[in-house]
Amino acid sequence: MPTLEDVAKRAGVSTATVSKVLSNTPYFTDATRLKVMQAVQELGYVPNLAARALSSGKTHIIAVVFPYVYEAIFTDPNIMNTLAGIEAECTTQGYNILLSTPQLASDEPDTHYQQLIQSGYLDGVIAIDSYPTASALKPVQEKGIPAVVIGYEACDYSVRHDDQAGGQKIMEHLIALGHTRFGLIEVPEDTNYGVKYRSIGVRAAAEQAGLDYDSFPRTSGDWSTHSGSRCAAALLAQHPDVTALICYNDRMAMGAIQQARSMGRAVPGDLSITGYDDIPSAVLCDPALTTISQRSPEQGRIGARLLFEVLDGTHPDPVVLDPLLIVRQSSAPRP
Amino acid sequence: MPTLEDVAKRAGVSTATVSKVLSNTPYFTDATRLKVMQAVQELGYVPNLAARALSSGKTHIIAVVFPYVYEAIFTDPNIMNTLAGIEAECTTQGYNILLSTPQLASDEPDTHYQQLIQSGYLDGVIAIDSYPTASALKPVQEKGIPAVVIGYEACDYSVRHDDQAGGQKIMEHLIALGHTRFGLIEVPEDTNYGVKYRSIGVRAAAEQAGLDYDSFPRTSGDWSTHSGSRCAAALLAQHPDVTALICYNDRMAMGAIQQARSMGRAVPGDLSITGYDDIPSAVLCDPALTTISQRSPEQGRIGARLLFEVLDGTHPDPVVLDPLLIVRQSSAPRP
DNA sequence: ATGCTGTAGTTAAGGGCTTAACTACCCTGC
DNA sequence: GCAGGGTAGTTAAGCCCTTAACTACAGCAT
Repeated sequence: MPTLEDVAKRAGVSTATVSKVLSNTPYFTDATRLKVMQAVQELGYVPNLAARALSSGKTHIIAVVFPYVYEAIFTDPNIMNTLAGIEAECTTQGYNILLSTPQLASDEPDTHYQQLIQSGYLDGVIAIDSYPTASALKPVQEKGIPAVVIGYEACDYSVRHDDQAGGQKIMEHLIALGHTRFGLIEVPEDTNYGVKYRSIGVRAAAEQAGLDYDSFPRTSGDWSTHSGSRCAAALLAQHPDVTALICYNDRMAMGAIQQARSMGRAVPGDLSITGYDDIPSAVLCDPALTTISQRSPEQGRIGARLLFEVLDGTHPDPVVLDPLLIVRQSSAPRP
Repeated sequence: MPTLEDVAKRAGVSTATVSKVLSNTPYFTDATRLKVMQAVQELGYVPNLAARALSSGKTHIIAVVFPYVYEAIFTDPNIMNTLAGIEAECTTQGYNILLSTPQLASDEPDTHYQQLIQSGYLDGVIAIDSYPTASALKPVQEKGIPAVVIGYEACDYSVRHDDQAGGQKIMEHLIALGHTRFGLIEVPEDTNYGVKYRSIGVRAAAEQAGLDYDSFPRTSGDWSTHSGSRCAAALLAQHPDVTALICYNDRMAMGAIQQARSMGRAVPGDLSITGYDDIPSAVLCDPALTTISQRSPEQGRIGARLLFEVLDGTHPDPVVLDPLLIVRQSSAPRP
């Protein structure tokens, strides 16, 4: 592999000149630039990133971290779409992405992760914390590495979507369809920051319409499709008068739909059911789900952009994205 | 950040001693080792990876690359599960994963990707080529970086699942259920290496049962759910006697199910429909899909293991995984 | 006594790049 | 005629680590 020195020799200049020309430092004649560039071309020179990193302290690598909180985290559409957005932005900016999913569940800290953070290898970190857990962020902040959070964890720089607005939108949609008797399929509030705000949004919309949120029947699932079925079964058995079921994620909504149908309720004819997240299968299932999109790819893109701004020494304000209400076939006017 | 030298001073030894103790070189007294380790502890020393990389030529970073062939690549369950497997293995081995999805579709080579490969930053590369395209592997091989392919692309070291066996298993399953009149929902053969072998497997099983594979009615979709519906519509209209529909991926199968039902065919009562891939929604949809699992997480794990073996200087044989037939509710005995 | 081998540790030479500090020169204005 | 300032490029130190080559010495056989 050719080095700076090889290029310098070939171009008949010093290594410093080559280095500076390549980094677009001013004060060089076009002739010199040309000589250097030609030598670079001819030798197929590519800078050695390790040397550059050692010398400059900049690696052009950022880490995307999300705690490994459950088996299927790599197929979580929100996380993966966020990752896609980050990737897209980093590619255009010439940054590389290092992936790390620290195991924070166990008591002992993930030493491999700690070492990575401490190693001086990372220019910055983007932490995705859709699912709360022991903080992947703490070591990063201790080390003083520029960091951006996508989600709710406390950090100077962050992006997230507005769960409260999301809850409000879905509720307003159902209210506009004439529904007044609601059931809620929730999850325990402390498992996810976002859910808390979703319910606040739902409550706000309910109260604005003069409905008593606290009197709505509700059960808690565990995000899974299966739990959605179970919750729907219990809820519909006890409260057959409910005409709209608000589920706090799509998978539970899909389970609820199956269950409702098997109990003889037409969806959306007798019963409207809504989800949250707009996962890929939301459009595939039957009936296609009315749901809320968190706009994950944009969250990723913006997160990366924020990080680059921080790396440039600016102090960008937190960004809160307005969620998208996606109306499909699972919601309809009150029977 | 403390450096080797700080540790050396504190421990009262040379930097070489510290370095060697940390890399478990023989010939040191326990006393010396202890002194060094204590100093490391006290200072919270973590080696600088850039310096180590420059000096040793080893970065402990491997790149996982998959060409960015379509928008939703980051939500492709096969790819993401493979990634999860790679991640798991790398973590246990102390390697870091750098993600790169070169844009190979356009004519001009992805210079950012080229630079990354050439930069000397990578100890190895794992290329996922579930979807064929201009090769992400070529620059890697030119550079002489150890590489493992997950898929069909030509490479000294590779893992994949056995598409032919997969095709055969699904066909044998349907034949065992008594079906004799089959329809095929394929994709154009040249879009994917695996599909070719799947059809070879299906043919083999058919011929073994004395069926004329070439006479089966067939149409080609484009992997999408929508195309599955379209294909099913055309095929069932022209060949109402078909009792089993073999689809070459799950999404088309799900589309086919919807379409068949809307045409008044009960699935699986009148018509069995099978998929391929076992995507997450395969278990959620109604009826749950009978399909084939490519065992993506294992492919990832094994791919990473192979790479580590190559890095250790051995020459592991290619691995071909036997696919898993997953029987669910979308297939049933011939009516 | 001599040379060997094995043990325990040090010295110092890189690895390839960036960049502060420096030289050398030319142009301007008074 | 000369200080001052901009232009164009070089020198060399430094980033932190690994490792080949070396020293030093103890134990042992010849």
